Amino acid sequence: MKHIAICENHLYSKAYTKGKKHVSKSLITYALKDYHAKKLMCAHPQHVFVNRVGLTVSKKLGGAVERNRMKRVLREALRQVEKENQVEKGYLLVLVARQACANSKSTEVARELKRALVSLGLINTTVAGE
RNA sequence: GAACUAAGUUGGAUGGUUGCGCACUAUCACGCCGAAAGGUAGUAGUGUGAGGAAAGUCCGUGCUUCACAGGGCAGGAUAACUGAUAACGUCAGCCGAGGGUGACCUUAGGGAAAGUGCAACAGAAAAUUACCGCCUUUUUAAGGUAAGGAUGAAAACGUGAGGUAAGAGCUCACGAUACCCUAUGGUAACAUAGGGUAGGUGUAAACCCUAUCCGAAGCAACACCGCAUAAGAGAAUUUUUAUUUGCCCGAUAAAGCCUAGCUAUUCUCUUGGGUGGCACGCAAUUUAUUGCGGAGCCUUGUGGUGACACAAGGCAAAGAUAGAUGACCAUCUUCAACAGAACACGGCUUAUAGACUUAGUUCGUCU
RNA sequence: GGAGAAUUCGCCUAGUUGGUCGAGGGCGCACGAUUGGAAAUCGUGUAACCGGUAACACGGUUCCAGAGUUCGAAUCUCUGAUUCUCCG
Repeated sequence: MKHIAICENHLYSKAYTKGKKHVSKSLITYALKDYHAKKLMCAHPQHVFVNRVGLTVSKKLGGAVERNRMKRVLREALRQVEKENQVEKGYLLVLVARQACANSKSTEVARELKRALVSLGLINTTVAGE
């Protein structure tokens, strides 16, 4: 599953101010309903709802190598979560990495991300009964 | 055996599951474009996929645009000598100076006698030096004098003897320094020896002088396509629709505010998108080969003390665009250091765990 | 990716033809005066670290960090670090 990246800065600021927020040890998750989802669905070849994802790793957390690693870990975690559970589509997701993310494994990050998405209501817990 | 010096190499490996970028091939039922052929998204397969510093952007080039007859001024850079190189502020060799017992290391290393400036405090005086002292005379003064004194980072070559009114490179001997001449060695800087001259402090990473070099900006350059009644964002207002969360009022309900979308209008702000450049290039045909070109890389040989040059053979596949190499598991000796390409190359500088190789020095012990 | 600028006491800053400079001013803070008490006003002091002292005194280092030039560096030169600004 490929994700469409969020490129515009105003979408990030919108997600920060108006979206729902969940803070955990290694990452912060923002979620906001994507009002362009219908447009994107029309543009998409399979006509499927898609979540748009933005990864934010600030320069304070390390050099280019560490930041790239964090982005990969976050992407891998999201992939695992989407594979195992039924995640609702049509949202703007912004994942902000924190300091603890640098040394943690992707499985732990995936567990945290799942908990965050459950608390934000993006995963239907009754369906994904694990 | 210990302690070092110099140069170089390497920069975790193997297997499994899963996942990403690019290139090529195949496929394309369903989706999109097209009248169709077909193309594309997708799917499958194969190949390939980050460093020694990719970093800092400190130098030098290619490349691109602008400017340009030629020259000068201004501004900037460099600075022993000889060479290497496309070029360099880089590199090699060598000389001088400094450091180390030594292998060896460090060195912005032209000119202060072209001129100007500065040298605080202290000191008589910081550059045509006379305060104390010493000596002479016509003794409330003038002259001579750099031996001795005190200051300072720095005070007018050092020691001894002669000399003198007192002194002084004033003279002599020895020694140190700078410059010039001659001889020998070296391409040269320079070294050694002999002779002569001189005593004019430091600072040029102060201005400056001399010699040499430099047009400016940079891939966010630039070219093409497309597009200006355009695209995007924010705010306000109006109409309508949807339903949940929150808030306020309230005894409850109704109604309202707020939030979001769509439509329209007004105001403000921004300039966007795609392709190439760009990953060895060009041409030819046999479509995977050949030829040519590019400061490309590796190996061997020759020349050179060396940087490097020449010849022959072989090898060439990162090319993203919110930015691709990851995650998890197992084993090995340690979950390995510094760290991520963004047009390319030659250097320099800075960061760096561990392992290995070669050459050499000093000290200790044994033979 | 590229081009530039800055860094001085807790905060904001002055200081560069190199010289008596650990360095001036304002805000803040502490103490005192004034007041019944406060505010305002006036006066005095006030950087950090290390050593040292019973406590002071006193000594050393530090102007982002490290080297160099110089008799002498906040200032000049080089190399790094951090922060900020700009780009068709």
